[in-house]
Amino acid sequence: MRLVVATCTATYSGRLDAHLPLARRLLVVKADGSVLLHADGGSYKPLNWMSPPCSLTVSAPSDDAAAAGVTEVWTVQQAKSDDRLVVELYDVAHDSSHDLGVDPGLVKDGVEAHLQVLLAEQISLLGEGHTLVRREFPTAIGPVDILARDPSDGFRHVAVEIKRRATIDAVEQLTRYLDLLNRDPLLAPVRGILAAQSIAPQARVLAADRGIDVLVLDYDAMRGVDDASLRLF
Amino acid sequence: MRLVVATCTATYSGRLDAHLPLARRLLVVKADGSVLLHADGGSYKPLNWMSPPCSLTVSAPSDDAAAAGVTEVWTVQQAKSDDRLVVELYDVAHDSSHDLGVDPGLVKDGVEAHLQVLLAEQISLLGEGHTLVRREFPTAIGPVDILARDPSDGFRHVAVEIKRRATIDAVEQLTRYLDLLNRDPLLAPVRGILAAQSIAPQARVLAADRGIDVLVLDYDAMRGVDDASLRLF
DNA sequence: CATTGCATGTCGTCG
DNA sequence: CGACGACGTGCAATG
Repeated sequence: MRLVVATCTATYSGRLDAHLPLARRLLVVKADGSVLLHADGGSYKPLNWMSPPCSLTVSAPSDDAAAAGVTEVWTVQQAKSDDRLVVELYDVAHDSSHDLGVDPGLVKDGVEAHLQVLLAEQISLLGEGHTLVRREFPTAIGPVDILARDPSDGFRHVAVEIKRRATIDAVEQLTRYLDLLNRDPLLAPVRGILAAQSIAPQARVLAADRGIDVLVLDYDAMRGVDDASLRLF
Repeated sequence: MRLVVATCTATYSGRLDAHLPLARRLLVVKADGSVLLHADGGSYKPLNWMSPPCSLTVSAPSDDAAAAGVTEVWTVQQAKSDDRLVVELYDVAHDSSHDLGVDPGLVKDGVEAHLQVLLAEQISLLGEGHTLVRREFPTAIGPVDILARDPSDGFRHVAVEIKRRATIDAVEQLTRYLDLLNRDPLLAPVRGILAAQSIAPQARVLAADRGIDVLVLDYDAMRGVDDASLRLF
């Protein structure tokens, strides 16, 4: 990994065209040739970058550019497309290289998957007496997060779509599942529940319009129940 | 901006829990206190990070940790939530600080907006004789990208949704617009066209199912026509 | 290999 | 400030 702090301009052309005016920035060149240009603020997203696989070529500036103070030109070319990033370096404040080795990678516990497990365990959150049919119930267009039955409604099937944050898209997705499930005479009629930590107002309206119930999930409370090994029930 | 190359472990807890095992990595501390942990490969996304606003506290390790070789503990706390990133530093290979100043920002030319302008100019791509009503035709749920009329079909209105890449979501979005537009007796019946540089197979199927036409746009060709100042027409 | 759905998404824009 | 859609989205799981 090479770290360079330099005053530079950058031009990206590919799926869009973008230009960075002259300023001092951090340039990171990774072992796979990918390049990041970072400002001293903002989020983790670089101002400009090139993803691997790509190749970095360093060349001398044109006479005009050299006269303007450019000392080096980096051309970063994407291997599989014609995306290209050109960086003009002016003064270089720092330049160092480091051997990092291969990273062993990240261990993650996702939220939506966890919500699904917790809701399956605490299925009565859907309403008293509800029973789980299964998680990831398969359909032709993909698995439904949870399929359950409601004893208070003639053991009618209930399809649950789980999101961390439910938007209009989640309602559309659940609608497609319900359309499909309700074509199956062994399952129909299937009711829909949209379960999420938060639900966008427009999603709420659209769900209501389509007769889909909505359930707000309290992740912390559900985790707490889980931690207590279901002692409370 | 502070750059540190060090062997470290990291633990993030917040919306999910994630852990990085011991390895040498790049740590970037930006002026606003945000922190990035990068490996020497992969994409521009860090292995772990904390977004601003957040605060970085450096502390001495516990006795146990010190015995295991930890020299420093960084605790990065999100200001507005309880997201937290804890980094344990072992040996430090590099540590430098740099003054970058404020970045003047990025200049972008978007593609979808450009496609909309180009298609409005080259409206006959929809079919010979089509006329533009307007771009960004307003509706209650947001503007339709393009509204046009088809002279070969009794001057029937045509609503166009433009995407760089059309997915099922684009079909849903256009469907909602069409539902709404067709409630207006001054506009109905309105036909739908999904126009995009590429169209996902499932989007194509769903569009066909709903009687929505599909149009593949050749961005380069459209730009070429534009560059030629419409000489070809 | 293409497609799909999720993301600690991030980022702009608009109400 | 929150909601909403676009993104050079990236990314992994899956058929």
